[in-house]
Amino acid sequence: MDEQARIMQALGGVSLAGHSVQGGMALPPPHGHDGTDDGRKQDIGDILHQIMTITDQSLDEAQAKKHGLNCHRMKPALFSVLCEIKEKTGLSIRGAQEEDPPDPQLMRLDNMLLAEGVSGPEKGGGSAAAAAAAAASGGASDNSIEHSDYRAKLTQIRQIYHTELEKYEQACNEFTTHVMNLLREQSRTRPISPKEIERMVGIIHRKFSSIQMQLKQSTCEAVMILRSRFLDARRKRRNFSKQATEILNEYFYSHLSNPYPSEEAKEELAKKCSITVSQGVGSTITVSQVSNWFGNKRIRYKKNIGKFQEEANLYAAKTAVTAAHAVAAAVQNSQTNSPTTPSSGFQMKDEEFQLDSAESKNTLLTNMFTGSSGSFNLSNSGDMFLSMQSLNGDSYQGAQVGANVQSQVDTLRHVISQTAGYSEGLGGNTMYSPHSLNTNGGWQDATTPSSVISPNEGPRSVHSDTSN
DNA sequence: ATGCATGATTAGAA
DNA sequence: TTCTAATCATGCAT
Repeated sequence: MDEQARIMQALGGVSLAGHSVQGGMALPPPHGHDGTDDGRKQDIGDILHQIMTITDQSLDEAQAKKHGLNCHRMKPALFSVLCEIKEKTGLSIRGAQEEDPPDPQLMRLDNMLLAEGVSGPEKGGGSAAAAAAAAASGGASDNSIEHSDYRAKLTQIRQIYHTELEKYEQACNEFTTHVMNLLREQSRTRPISPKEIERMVGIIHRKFSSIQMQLKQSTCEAVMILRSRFLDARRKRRNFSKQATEILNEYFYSHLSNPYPSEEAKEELAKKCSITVSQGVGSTITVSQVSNWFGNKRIRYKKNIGKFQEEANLYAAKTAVTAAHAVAAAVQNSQTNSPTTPSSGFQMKDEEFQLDSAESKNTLLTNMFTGSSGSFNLSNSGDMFLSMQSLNGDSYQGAQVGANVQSQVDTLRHVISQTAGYSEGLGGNTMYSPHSLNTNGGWQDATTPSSVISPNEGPRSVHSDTSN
C-alpha cells in the first residue's frame, strides 16, 4: 500500500493524505475542480487512488467502480498517459528490432524446398499421375520405375508438408485473432495501445514461423533421406531372386555359343524374371539389368570358366531335358505334318542320330540327362558336333517345327559340345574350353561366325533365327 | 571381421 | 550404341 501511494504521488504529483477516497468515484468530487490547478490535481489523485485500490475491494464493488472509471471524462487522457509510460518502460523493449531481417536459414530451407519441388506450384496430380507419367514416358527406360516411386514418395511428402503448413497457418490466424480480441477487450481496462497489439501479433507470428521452420526442416530432412534412398543410391545392389537368376542362367548356358540376347530376348527375359519375382518379394528386373547381368556373366564366365563348369553342366542338363522332350514332341509333330524328310536325314529319332556309335550316343544321352560329367568316351565328338550343326541347318527349315524348338536344339547341341569337351580333355577336371570361345578370349560368333556355328545363327540375333 | 559373390558403374574400343 | 574390362560397393555366408 505504501508503494502504491508512492507511485501515485509520482504520477499525480499530489499527496493523498487526509482525503477520504472511500466515498465512491461515481460521485463527482465534492468541490473546486473548476479552473484551479489544485482541484485538477486532486481529481487525478482521486482517480489514481481508486484505481490502485480496486484490487482490494470485493468483486461487486470493484465492478461498479470500474464502470465509474470507464465513464470518467479523464479516462482517455489517463489511458494515453499510462500507455506512454508503459511504452517507455521495459515492456516495449522487445519490440525494438521489429523489422525482421529474413532469416538466412529459413531462406535456405525455402529455397531447397522450392528446388525439390516440395513447396511451390503443384505439378502433376498426385502419385498416381506421377507414376503414370513416368510409365508412359518410355516404359522400358532404365530407372523409370524407381524414379516414379521416388516421385510418388515426394508427392506424399509434399502433401504432408502442405497440410501441416495449412494447419499451422490456420492455428496461427485463429490464435492471433483470439489474442487480438482479448487485448482489445482488455484495452478497455488496461493501458494497451494498438501499437502494442500489433507487436503482440508480430510475436505470435514469429513463434509460429519458428514452428513452421521446424516443419520445413524436417521436410527437408525427409526429402534428403528420400533422395539418398532412391537417386543417390543407384549403386545400391539387391540380389536378384533365385528364380530370376535361374532364368538368366538357363538362357545363358543354352545360348553359350552366342550369349548375346537380342533386345527382344532381353525384354522377354526381363519380363519373365519380373513375373517370377513378383510372386514373391522383390523388385522388377529391367532390360538394362538383364544387359548388366549378361555383361557380367560373359566376362566372369570367360575369366574363370573352370569355376562355372559345374553350373554350366547343371543348367545345360536341366535345359536339355526339356529341350529333348520338346524336340522329340516337335519332331514327332513335324513328322506327321510334313511328309518330306529333311535332306540331311537328321531327326531326333534315335536311329537317325548321326553319331558314330550307338554306344557313345547312349552314354552321351545318359550323361546329359543325369548332368554328370562322367568319363564316357566319345570317339569323334567333332563329327558329332558338326552333325548336330545340321540340326540348325537349312535342312531343318522345311519341317513345321515350333519356333522355340530351334533354341532348344541349340541347348542340346551345346550340352553335347560341352560334354564332348570334357571327354576330349585330359581328365575329369580339365578346364572346359568351349568351341565358341576363340583364343583371343572372345566369343567367336560374337564377331566372326565360325564354321562350327550354323550360318543362320548370326551374332545378336538369337531369337530372330528361330523364325526361320 | 572377413572374403567371396554379384549387381552397377565407368572408361574406352569397335 | 553396345560391348569389354576394370572397378566399386553392397549382400551374404563364414
